[in-house]
Amino acid sequence: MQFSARLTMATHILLAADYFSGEVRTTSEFLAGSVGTNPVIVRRILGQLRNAGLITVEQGIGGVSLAKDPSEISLLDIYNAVEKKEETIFHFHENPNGACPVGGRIHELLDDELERVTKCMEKELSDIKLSALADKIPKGKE
Amino acid sequence: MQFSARLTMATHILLAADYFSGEVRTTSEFLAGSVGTNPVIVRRILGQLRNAGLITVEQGIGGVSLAKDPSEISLLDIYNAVEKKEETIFHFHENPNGACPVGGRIHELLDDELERVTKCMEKELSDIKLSALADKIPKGKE
DNA sequence: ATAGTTGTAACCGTATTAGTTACAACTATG
DNA sequence: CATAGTTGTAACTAATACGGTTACAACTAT
Repeated sequence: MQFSARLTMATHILLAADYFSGEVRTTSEFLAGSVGTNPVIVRRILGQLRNAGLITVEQGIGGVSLAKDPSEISLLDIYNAVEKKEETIFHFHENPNGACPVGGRIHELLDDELERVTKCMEKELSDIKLSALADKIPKGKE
Repeated sequence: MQFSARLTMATHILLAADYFSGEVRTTSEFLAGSVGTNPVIVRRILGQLRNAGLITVEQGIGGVSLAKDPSEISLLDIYNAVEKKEETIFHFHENPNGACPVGGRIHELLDDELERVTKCMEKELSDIKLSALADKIPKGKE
């Protein structure tokens, strides 16, 4: 199992939108060229990022702008925007036998532990800010 | 995106195999009754756990035994046995544009960060031992 | 009015998952 | 030795998700 490529694509899109802001119009076509995919894939991700309040998109004319400072956007924000649908990343089997000493307690045994693993992952993602990534890209001009 | 239910099912299976060891013959049919699934699903998971050296299975007669002490089996061992196929849990988009200042550096920017998140999750899973879970199940007899 | 763009629906091919049926190989037991 | 019960595995199914693609209405600067 793997997470979808939407997390890396969305991060790429945000970094490109930031990097090229004011320089070129960051249309879905342009961004798709950088990400190496289809403009519709980009627009779908833009929709998720917009719904999450991370960007604004100029309808009609085109162009993506960050809605927050890059230091206020973490990989967890992006992850939550494009990936998260369910409460937990660990899918529990649906019908453990409650009459069994093990089956009747399996949730009680595992739920908190798996929650802790999830929280740990989320914490780690939240520590990675877009600004830290953007700062590593040398700006040709300026 | 979610991990498959194989992790929780496999953990359930191992806990049941441990709990009922010496008491009843833990056949795939019996275990399937506790997990709430099909015996073949159980046998498929048993195959993965066996390949990982976590259990032995009595062919012909039936019955699952742990190959290690429960304190030596972690959720990471189980995860690696039943879930892990790829190197990373984060799927990177395949064709970032190398000619773009962002696309050309996106791996350099993200690979280490995502690796760190993965390692953190694995560390957390490795800290959860089967014995800690098994100890919380009251043994009716003894 | 026009050209370029966004937002979204619809569809495709591929892959994964849990579940199921089927069956050969194996093993203890009578 | 024959049998019953079991494992291991292949083959198939239905459901779901994913990246990709085509198409098109709605929007906007010029």
